[in-house]
Amino acid sequence: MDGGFSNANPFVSDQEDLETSPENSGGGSPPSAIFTDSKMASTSSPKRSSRRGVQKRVVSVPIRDVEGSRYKGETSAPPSDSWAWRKYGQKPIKGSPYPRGYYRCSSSKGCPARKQVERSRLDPTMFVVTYSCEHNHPWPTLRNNNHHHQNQPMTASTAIEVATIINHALPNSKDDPMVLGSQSEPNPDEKFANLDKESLMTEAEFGWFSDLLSPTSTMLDSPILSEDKTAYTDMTMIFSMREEDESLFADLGELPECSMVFRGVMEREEERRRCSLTPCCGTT
DNA sequence: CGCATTTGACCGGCGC
DNA sequence: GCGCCGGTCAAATGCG
Repeated sequence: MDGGFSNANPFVSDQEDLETSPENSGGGSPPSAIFTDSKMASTSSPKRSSRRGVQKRVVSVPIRDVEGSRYKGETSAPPSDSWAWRKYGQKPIKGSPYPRGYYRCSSSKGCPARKQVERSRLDPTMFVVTYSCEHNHPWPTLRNNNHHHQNQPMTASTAIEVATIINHALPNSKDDPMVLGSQSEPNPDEKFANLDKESLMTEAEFGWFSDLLSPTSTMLDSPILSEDKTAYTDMTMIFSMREEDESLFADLGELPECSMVFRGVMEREEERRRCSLTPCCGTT
């Protein structure tokens, strides 16, 4: 319940900047996934200013998600995802009772992908994960070179993050208050216009994610999934890769809904599968 | 023994 | 100009 996934529609939020607007990170707002570009990079950190072109994607992950992991009880447990991350720092954040953990992609040398993990200040049941990478960085694709990413099967955390993303991608109604990625358009109408155009999920935004679901992706190369490609259409099958995941997803009520989106993603992927997909921004 | 994590120090931008 | 703060570095430590 605390995880929020059992809620009818927990993925409604207009939060844009968790760092500067902690009030948005959970208190009164349900768990959510937020996708931003360099916007956050201009809020309060020095390094950010020098890192223009850094695209950021913010994802809220129910903390319950990681309670079963070895990080349980840690102050800054990294919600696992499909990629390998190495922690390189941790800092207490002013105004937050929880430290922020800094992680970088641990496999490819020189891979600029990073993520920050911290607990939501107002909703300790949530992790706020900020993925970031720089534009124009020649990342290997998942299929070809991202061996390190392939090494890691989708975990429950991944699944939940994915589910979060999907749920954010779901709203077909413009009345839906959900905000998917500020990108660079301050105008909500423009956002939604863009969402309509791209069916809410674009390669640029979710390529890294949708590739996970691609017929040629790592995930589906697994014996489990390769046995039955129809598995794409059912997240429950996809996420049944692990027992631990099963128990976690037992609480996820909107999987059928998600699966519909997955199908759409798959269709688009089959049509346009070409971009280099990265754990962070998946740009170009 | 190798690798990941921890943790304190350092850096650099921003606000006052 | 100074202090604050977020982000990163790197040595030390722990674990498998």
